[in-house]
Amino acid sequence: MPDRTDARATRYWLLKSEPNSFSFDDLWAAPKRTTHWDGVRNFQARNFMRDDMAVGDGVLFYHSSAEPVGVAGVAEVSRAAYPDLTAFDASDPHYDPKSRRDAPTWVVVDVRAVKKLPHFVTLDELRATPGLEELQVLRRGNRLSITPVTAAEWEIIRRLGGLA
DNA sequence: GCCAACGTTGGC
DNA sequence: GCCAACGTTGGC
Repeated sequence: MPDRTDARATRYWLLKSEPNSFSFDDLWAAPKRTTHWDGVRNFQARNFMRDDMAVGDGVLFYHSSAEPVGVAGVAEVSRAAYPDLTAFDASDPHYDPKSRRDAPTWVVVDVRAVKKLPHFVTLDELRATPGLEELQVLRRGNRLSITPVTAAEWEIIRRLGGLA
């Protein structure tokens, strides 16, 4: 019989955001340093949020389509998946008429900023660092906005960023 | 601005 | 169920 009180191991994630739209500093400045990670419209990313993300999971906040590109800060999942209300709003750019209130297609998690990296870790640095060869964001053609990170990768990137 | 990569859509 | 067309992503 599974022990439902057993806390599962913390997982780690890399979340992409275009800083022109929403940067790590924006998250830091938000109320409670927290935001709803809304607007995700990719099923694989949705499944990670819905099925795999739990409160306390570590998040690397990655700036894409920016100068520079790379990891800006560390955050954490502060609330597990719940419906993405932007999907119901016809005036929202992420409106999805196929998502119904009684059967939401899309979900969000809450993400809270924990620490800005003393040293911004650029994409070039990630590429040049042993141990990060399998990091999904380094893969050619990778477009997934939410990808899992191993505990080992998490530690390496934190250290690159100047955290103990 | 370019373009490769990839997910989604829709005709058949 | 196939697959070409299309739209989007994202590094450069």
